[in-house]
Amino acid sequence: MSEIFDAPLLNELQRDNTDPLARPIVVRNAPEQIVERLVTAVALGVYVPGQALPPERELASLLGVSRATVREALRRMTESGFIEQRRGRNGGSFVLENWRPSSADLIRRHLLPNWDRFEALFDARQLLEPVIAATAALRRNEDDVAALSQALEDYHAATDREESRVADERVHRAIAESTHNSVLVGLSAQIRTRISLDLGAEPYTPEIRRVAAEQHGLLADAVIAQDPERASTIALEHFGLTEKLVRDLVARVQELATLETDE
Amino acid sequence: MSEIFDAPLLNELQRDNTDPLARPIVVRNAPEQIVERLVTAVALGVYVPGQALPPERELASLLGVSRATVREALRRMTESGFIEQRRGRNGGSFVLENWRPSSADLIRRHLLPNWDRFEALFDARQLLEPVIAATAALRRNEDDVAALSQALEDYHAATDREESRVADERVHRAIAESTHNSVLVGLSAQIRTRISLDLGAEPYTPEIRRVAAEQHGLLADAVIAQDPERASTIALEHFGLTEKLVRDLVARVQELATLETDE
DNA sequence: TCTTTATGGTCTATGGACCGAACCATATAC
DNA sequence: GTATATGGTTCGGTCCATAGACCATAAAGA
Repeated sequence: MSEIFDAPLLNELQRDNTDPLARPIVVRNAPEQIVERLVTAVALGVYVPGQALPPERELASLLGVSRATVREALRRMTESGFIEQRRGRNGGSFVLENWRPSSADLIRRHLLPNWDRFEALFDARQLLEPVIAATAALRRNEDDVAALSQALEDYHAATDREESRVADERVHRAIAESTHNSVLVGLSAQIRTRISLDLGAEPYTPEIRRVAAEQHGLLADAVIAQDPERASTIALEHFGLTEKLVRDLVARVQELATLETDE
Repeated sequence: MSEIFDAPLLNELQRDNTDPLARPIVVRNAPEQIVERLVTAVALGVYVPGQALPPERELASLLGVSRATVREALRRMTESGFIEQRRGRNGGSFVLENWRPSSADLIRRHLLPNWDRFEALFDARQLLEPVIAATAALRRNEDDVAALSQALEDYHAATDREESRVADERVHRAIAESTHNSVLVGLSAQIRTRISLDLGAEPYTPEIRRVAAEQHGLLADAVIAQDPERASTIALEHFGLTEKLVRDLVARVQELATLETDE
């Protein structure tokens, strides 16, 4: 499973800058890229567990690639336990319910080995997202307000965690899009995708969800009210909360690992 | 020549977010990536005009790729008039002096067709670089101060435009590195590379260079003095100046184009 | 119940990218 | 004048992706 998370989404953003020539060239296969794109789509809530991806032939045409290549990508995803393929009419590639590894597992196998990369990513997010929020507040128009209100409403209407995650994504995306700057929208989406993929199993206690929901409301309000300072402050707080959660979780898992090693 | 500038450096940052699946998969060949990396290295001042790139066999081993592949990349760069290959002992692939198209030419053939992408890029830079500068001011340590002072000194000692450009790059890189965040360093470098590649022929009048030099000094001082507000303000001004220059230049070129069409 | 249809599953032939390695050509250093 | 460091060329092999045809299966619909 874990190899599916190794997609180099942000590699271009955090590559080593010592000698730009000394790194090997890696040709990203078509199947590899397709896996990455599909996993990203699921992480962003385009497809939710239980739902089928488009049929192979359609994917092939959408992606401008042969069906054999699509099949290779889907084969890897099946092997990783990410999807399940069913034959016959009404068959398809279905996103599995439990494709996320458990928090502890994921953190131990993926987060800890790359901890400084994630630290940099969180840090950057806390610096960049307030700017994006402030800019959104300055530039939002009536359409943005409508999109944002709708996303917020969906977020509050969400019942289970999957819905909540999808709606969360939509709120943040609506805010980023209010900046009307494609670079910022892409940057924010990339950071979010990365964190969402790696922390799909974020520790969403009811208490946390309550606080996050409140902050989303306040953040959206600030953007709608065209108050950049407030938007910026709330964004800083909001992403600080996420970071603290992850740090706590990692600390707990590390403690567990220590105990296990001692045995 | 122009196709060499079409390297999708920031594609991942500013792709269309409408339907993530509807875009075709493009397999980035090895030669393509090698060209991109070599052009970037030149844009960042790792190699200056007149200097030779490493020999083919060495490049192949550095990049973990066969010599044939390296040769294909170099062939394209030769064809584009970017380098010149000379045989025999002391031969090699030499970066040409005049590999940059003239401003007007470059703008007409490359900048104008993609104008909204560049607008977004400039806009993002003006929003992000102040944050980077402020963060650098907060986090810089003694080593950073040393690196920054050295870069600044080189900048002032620069005599011709090529040296000036290389030193400029080093100053900004030193500032970004003072944030001690690899994501920010990478982000800043990517934006700078992109703009440097597209605007290699920036309108550097002596007056402009004087102002830019002054701003570099002030910016470095603010970072060294650990004054985030001042650093942020100066960065905003500095990148605003660049943007204004480019806008003026584009306006002039467009005017020229209009005149020519009228004839 | 039978036929149709929408899906995944399998096979083959073809072209292209990249590799590895050897060898050729040339210009300079010694 | 010979050795050497460089680019220039060629050949066979492997793997990847394409295109297209056909098979297998399960559900929908007549």
